Amino acid sequence: MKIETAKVDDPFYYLQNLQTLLGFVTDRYWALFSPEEQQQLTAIDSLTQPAQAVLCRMVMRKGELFRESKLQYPEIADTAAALNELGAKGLVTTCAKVNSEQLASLLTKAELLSFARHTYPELPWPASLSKPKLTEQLQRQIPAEPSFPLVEALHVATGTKEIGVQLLVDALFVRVRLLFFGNLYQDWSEFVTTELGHRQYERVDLTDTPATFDSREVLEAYIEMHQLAEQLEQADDVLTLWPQLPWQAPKHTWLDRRRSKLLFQAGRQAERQQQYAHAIEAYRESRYPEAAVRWCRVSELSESQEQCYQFAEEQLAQASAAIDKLRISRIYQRSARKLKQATPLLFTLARPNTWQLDLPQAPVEQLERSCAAAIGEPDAPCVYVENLLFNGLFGLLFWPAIFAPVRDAFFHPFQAAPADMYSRSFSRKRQSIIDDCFALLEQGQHGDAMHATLKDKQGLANHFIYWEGLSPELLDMALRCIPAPQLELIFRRMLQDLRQHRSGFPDLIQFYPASQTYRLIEIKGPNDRPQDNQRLWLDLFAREGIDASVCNVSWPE
DNA sequence: ACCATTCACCCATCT
DNA sequence: CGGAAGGCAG
DNA sequence: AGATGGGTGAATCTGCCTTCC
Ligand SMILES: [Mn+2]
Repeated sequence: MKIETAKVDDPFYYLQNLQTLLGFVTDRYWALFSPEEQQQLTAIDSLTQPAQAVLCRMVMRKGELFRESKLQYPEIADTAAALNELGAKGLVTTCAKVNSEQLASLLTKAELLSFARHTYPELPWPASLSKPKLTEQLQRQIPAEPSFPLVEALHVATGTKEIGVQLLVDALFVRVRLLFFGNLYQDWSEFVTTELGHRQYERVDLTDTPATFDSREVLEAYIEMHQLAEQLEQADDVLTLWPQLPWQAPKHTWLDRRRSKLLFQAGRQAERQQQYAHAIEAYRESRYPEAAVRWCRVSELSESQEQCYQFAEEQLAQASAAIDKLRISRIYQRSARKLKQATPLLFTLARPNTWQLDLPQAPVEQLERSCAAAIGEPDAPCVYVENLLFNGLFGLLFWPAIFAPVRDAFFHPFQAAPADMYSRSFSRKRQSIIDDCFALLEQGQHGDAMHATLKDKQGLANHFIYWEGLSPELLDMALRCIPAPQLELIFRRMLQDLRQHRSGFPDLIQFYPASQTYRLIEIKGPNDRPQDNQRLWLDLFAREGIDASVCNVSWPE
């Protein structure tokens, strides 16, 4: 299976991309569409080119309401005719009703003012009102639910015969997008940005029919949860959304992960509004790892210290991620102290070496860069790398594993990582390839492999590689100074939990090429302190005898 | 990497 | 008027 | 003074045009 992006010198390049996409999705997932959606898809297929192009333009743009004057394109001769055709096929309508907010986004401030003065002449409408204020005033006149005829409003506001339309296939295309990308954060612009080379992706043999979407219910449930998450952001009272949350667990693991995250977010929101009982309800249902931490915290805030103490102890035993254990243990220790219990030190981190750096003057650029410049010496260069270095080294060495054509891992051409990159089974499903990569490391052949990958794969999107920061010189220096056994240690810890362990690396690395050694430095400004994920890496470095320290920086006023 | 994510920065509270 | 912000396009 | 928890804000292709304050 191959998916090609259209050349941008074709004036209808976007149409071609849409057709590619629709063909792909309808071929594979026709049965997942409702009868109405199937009818819409058939109607789209039967459109003339200009009508299809106008539809496509609207689909790619924000919202579902458009003014005719804003749908003029050089390659489309007669927009009005195209809109008529789309109306006749039931893909757009001119009968849309709008509320004041929708109207405001469609009209300029002057037009909105004119609309207000014509429609409510008895009220004062000073021109000095800002657009948001104006919209707010209008809101008091027009009910919140869309009720004002769009075409009429445009007529009143502009004094012209310009029409406005509502796109009726937005929901359909959300489903198309989800089926194609497997997520809702990517969109059609992927086609043109990769065609232009702004982004490039590795070519992998794609899984033809991924098992993720096996029924319409999965699709619907996902979209439902996505919309709930959006509403949750806005909601100033979470309790109104509470009954709509997905309280029963689906069998589908992909859906359950989405559900767990949603419930976690709902719990956070409830916490912020001091709805602790509700927060606990959400955390109890969520399998999102951090939910256990928040559950303990809410217990501390809203329940008795005894309850909190016992509960934290239980959760501590169950937590698997180091960062969650660390956070729960803090709560546990606190409640133990308050109960005057003996406080068993379950989780102690090695204390990192700390030193002081006095800059001659306040940093002009970013603090980390100033420090790198101050610390570095001609024979001991110091580079600001943060996560980029070790993630980059990881991405280079394990490239064959990351982009292995494992079943269901790749299903469209715009992926910077396999779909299961951060799942528990990532390593297991690629065990032999990963072993091979470690073997290279043990045999000292990793350097050549990584340099080759750096050259061959330059610029191809990879979640672990930030190409702009990973120069051949940096790679060379890193390979020269960091012994393979230490790289292995670091990579093995990363592989334990790629999601958590890909961040928290120290800011700076200083190389000593003459002695083939190096040291890592975490820079901290006057009001900063190491974060939990940073402390966990520092702890590993300390235990393994890797030179890593925290540098507290100060400067004269 | 499921409008996040990761970091620094700022402020508050508890001891 | 200068200039920030957001939408849109390729 | 130090250890905590909590919240914020920046940056994500690049470049143009419109809108708004
Ligand atoms: Mn730092």
